[in-house]
Amino acid sequence: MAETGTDVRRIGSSRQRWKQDPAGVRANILSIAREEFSANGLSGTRIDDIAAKTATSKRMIYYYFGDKDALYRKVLEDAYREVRAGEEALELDYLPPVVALRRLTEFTFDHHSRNPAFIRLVMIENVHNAHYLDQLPEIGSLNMAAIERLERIYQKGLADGVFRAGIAPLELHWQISALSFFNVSNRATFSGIFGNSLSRPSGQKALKTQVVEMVLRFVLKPELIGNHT
Amino acid sequence: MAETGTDVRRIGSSRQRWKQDPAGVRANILSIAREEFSANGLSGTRIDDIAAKTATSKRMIYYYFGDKDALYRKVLEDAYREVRAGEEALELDYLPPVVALRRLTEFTFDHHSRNPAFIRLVMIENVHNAHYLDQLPEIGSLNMAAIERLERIYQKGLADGVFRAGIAPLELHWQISALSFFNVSNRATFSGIFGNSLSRPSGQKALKTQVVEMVLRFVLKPELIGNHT
Amino acid sequence: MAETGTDVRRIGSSRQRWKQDPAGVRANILSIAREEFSANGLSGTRIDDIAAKTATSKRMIYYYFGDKDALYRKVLEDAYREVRAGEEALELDYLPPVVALRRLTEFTFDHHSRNPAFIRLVMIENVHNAHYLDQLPEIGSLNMAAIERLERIYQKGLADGVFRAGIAPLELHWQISALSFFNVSNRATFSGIFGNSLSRPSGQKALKTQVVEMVLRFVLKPELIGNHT
Amino acid sequence: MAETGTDVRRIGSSRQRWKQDPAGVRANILSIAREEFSANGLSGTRIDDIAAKTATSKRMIYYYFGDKDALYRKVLEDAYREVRAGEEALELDYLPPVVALRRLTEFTFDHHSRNPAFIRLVMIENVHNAHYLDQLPEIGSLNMAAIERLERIYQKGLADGVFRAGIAPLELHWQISALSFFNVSNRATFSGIFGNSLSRPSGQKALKTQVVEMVLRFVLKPELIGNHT
DNA sequence: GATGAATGAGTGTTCATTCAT
DNA sequence: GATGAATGAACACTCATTCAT
Repeated sequence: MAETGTDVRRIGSSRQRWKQDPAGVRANILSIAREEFSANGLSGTRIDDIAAKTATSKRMIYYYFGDKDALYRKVLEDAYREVRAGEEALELDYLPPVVALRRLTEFTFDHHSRNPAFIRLVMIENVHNAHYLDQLPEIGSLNMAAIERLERIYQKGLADGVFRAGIAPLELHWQISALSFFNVSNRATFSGIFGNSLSRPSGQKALKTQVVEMVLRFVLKPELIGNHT
Repeated sequence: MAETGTDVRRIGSSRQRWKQDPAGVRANILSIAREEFSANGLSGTRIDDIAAKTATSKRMIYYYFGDKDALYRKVLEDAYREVRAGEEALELDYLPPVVALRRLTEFTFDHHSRNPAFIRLVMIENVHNAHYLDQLPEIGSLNMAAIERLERIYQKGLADGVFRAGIAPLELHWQISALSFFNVSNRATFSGIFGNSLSRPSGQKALKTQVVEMVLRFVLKPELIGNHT
Repeated sequence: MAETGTDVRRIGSSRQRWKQDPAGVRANILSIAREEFSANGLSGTRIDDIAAKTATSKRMIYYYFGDKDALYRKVLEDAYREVRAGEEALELDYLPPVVALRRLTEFTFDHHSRNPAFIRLVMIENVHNAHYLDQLPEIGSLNMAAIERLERIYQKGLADGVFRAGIAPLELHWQISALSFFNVSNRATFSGIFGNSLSRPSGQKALKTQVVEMVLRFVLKPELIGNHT
Repeated sequence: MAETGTDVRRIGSSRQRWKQDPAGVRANILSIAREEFSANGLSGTRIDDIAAKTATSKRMIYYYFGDKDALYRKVLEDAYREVRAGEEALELDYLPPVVALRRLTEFTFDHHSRNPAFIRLVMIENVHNAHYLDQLPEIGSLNMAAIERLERIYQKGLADGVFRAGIAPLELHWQISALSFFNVSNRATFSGIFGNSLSRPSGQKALKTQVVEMVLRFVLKPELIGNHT
C-alpha cells in the first residue's frame, strides 16, 4: 500500500528498489530494527548491524528516526500498537461468560506464544524499568480496552451466577498475562534448568490446558468446576 | 566464607583494606558486578563503571575473572547458588500437604519479591536465550531439588485424598514460578500501562493472596475449596 | 532594491510568499545566513540551521549560492558594502578639522557599537586569516574612501595650524579603528575577566569620551589641548 | 622537568618515545592542540588532526582530557596562565612613572605581537562570547594583577605631578590593550583592504612608536608633552 | 599481586552536498 | 524553479582489553 506505484522501478536494479519510496524505506528500517532490538536489546544492538540488513544506509536511519533511542521507541510503540490491534479482532461479547473467559485465556496464551519478538521487547523494556515506554504517552489508553473487555465478561458471569464474587478484572488480567507471558519470556532459562519438555508441542499443549484450567477454577464457583468443558 | 581470615589485615588504613586480601577483592568485585549487571544488563554494563565502584582497579577484574563474559557468568552462577541456598532453608516435609503447598507458594512469591536483582539477572539471561546459563554445568542439578520437594508434597496430598490427580510437579512449579516471577519482572511495564495500584503494598498483598488461592484451587479437589484456610 | 517588483506576488498565501520571487528568496537566505555566520562562525554554522530559519529549503541555498563558502563570501561582501554605505552618509567636508576629526571618531565608535554582527564577521575573517576576504576583489577600493576623507581633514588641520605634523592618515585610521573595534570585539572576554563595568551604558559613555580625547590629544598641537571642546 | 628521567628511554625506538611518560604525553597533546585550536577555532579543529600530529593516539586525548571542549578549555587556561606569567616578569615598580608607563605599553605591544597564537585564542573565545572562559573560575584573579600594577604607576605619576587627574587604571589598561591587540587580531583584514605596509617591520615600528605616543599624550599633562623622550 | 598508562576497533552521530521528480 | 529524499565521508567519542613497571 505504501509501496503502490513503486513496482515498476524495482524491476531492473535491485539496489535501487527503495529509491524515492519513503514509506517503504521507513517500514524496511523498522522491520529490521524490531528484529535486532528484540534479539539483542537496546545497548546490544548496533545501528551498523541494522543498516547492513536494510535495503538502505545507516544515514537514512538517522534521517527518518533521529537517533537510536527514538528508533527503539518507535519499534516499541509499533509493537504494542500491533498487538493491541490483534487483540481487538477477538469478538467475545456475544459468548457465554465461561466460554468467553476460556477463549480469551487461550487466545492470550497463543498470541504471546506466536509473538516472541514482542514478548522480548517487553522484557527488554522491563530491564530498562520501562524508561522508554514511559515516554510513549498513548500507550496507557491503548491497553485499557483489554481490562474493559474482561470487566464485561466478568460482570456477565456474575449476573449468570457462574462466577464467584470479589475478583477484580485488573487482577484477573494480571494473572492471565503472567502465565502467558512467562511461558515465552522464561522458556530459555526454564529449559536450561529443567529440560525442554515443556517447550515441545506436547508440553505447550499441556501448559495451555492447565493455564485455562487454572484461570477457570480461580473464577468459577467451586460447585461448577468439572462441568465447564 | 570467602572472607574468612581477612579481618586482621583490614585493620589499618581503610583505603588499603583490600590489599593483600584476594578473597576480599574477589567478593568486592562480584558484589559490585552483580549490582551493575542486574541494573544494566550485560551489554549495558561498563567494566569501567564496575571498577570505579570497586575498592580495587579495573586491572584486578581481568586478573581475577579473565574477561567481562566470565565475570558475568560468575555473577549469574553465584546468584543462582545463593537463591537455592535460601530456598533450602524452608522446611516443609512435616507439614500437611495443603499447608505445605500454601507455604511454598507464599515463600516463592515473597522470595522473588525480596530478590529483584536475581529476577533481573534471570530476565537478562532470557534476553540472551540462556546463552551464559547454558555454560554453567552445575545449574541443572542445583534446581532439581525444588521439583523433588514439590513432588513429595503432591504425593502426600494425593495419598491424603485432598489433591486431585493428574498434575505434574514440574508443571505446578512452572505455574507458581510464573505468577511469582511475573510479579517482579513485569512490574515496570505493567505499572506504566495500568498504573501502580498492584505495586503498592495493598496491591501486593492482594496479589499474593490470589496467587495462593489460584494454586490451591488448581490442585485441591473442588469439594474442598473454601475450607482450606 | 533587490525586492523591487515583488510586492504584488506576495499578496495571497503568506506561506507561499517567497514563491516565484527569486530576489526575495536570495535576500531572505542572505539575511538569515548573516545572522548565523556572524553568531557561529564559518565552521560553526550549519547549512541546515540556515535552511530551517529560512522561508525556503536547503536546496535553494545551493541553487542560488553554490556552496557554503560562496554563501559566506556573499554575506561578507554585503556586510562590508553596507557598512561603507553607512559611513558615506557622514558629511564632514565643511566642518573645521578638529570638529570633523572629533565627529569622525565618535561616529566610528558608535557605528561599530551599533553593528556587532559586522564586527563579528570581521573577527571571524581574521581567524581565517582573511582567506575569504582576499577572494573579494572589490573590497579594497570600497574602503579607500575612508582614508581619503581622513587625509582631507588632516591636511586642513595642518593648514589651519591646529594639527601637528608627521601623522599618516592610514595610521590615524588604524588607531581610531583599533579603539572602536576592540570595544565590541573583546567585550566578552574583557567583561569575563574584569567585570562588565565598561560594557554598561555609563562605561561605554566614558570609553567613548576617552577614545575621542585620545585621538585628539594625539593629533592636536600640545598647546591647544584643553581648549578643543 | 616533567620529562626528567625519560631521556634514556627515548633513545632507541622513536615510536615508543612517549611510553609511560604521562606528563610528556599531556604536554605533547596540549602543545599540538593549542596550535590547532589557535589556527582553526573550536569547531574548525578536528580531534583526528590533533591526534595525527601528536606522538600518541586519539584515544589518549580522551584519556587525559575527556572531550574536545575540555581540551579546548585547558588550552585556553594554560594560554592565559602563561601570558600572565610572562607579564609578571616585568619589573616596573622602581622606575619613574613616565618611563614605567612607556615601558609597559611597549612591552604589551611587543608581547601581543610575539604571541599571535594567544591573541587568536582570545579572538576565538570572543566569537564564542567567552562561553568557555567563563567556565574557568581562576581566570579573573589571574589578570587583576595587571590593573593593580597600572594603578601603582598612575598614582606615582599623580604624586609626581606628571600625570593629569581623572584617569581610571582599568580604562587605561583597556586602551593599551585595544591598540596592542588590534595590531595582531586585525592584521589580516587590515592588510587585505589597505595593503600590508603596516604589517612590515617598518610599519610595525611606526605603529609601536605611535601607540606609545598616544598613551603618553593621553596621560601626561599637556605642558610636559614633547619633553618625555 | 597490583597499578596507571596505553590502545585498536568500533559506535552513534553529523555534515555539506546531490539526486529524482 | 522548487521539493523531499538520499548519500558518503567524516566526526566526536567509547569500549573491552593489554602493556610496562
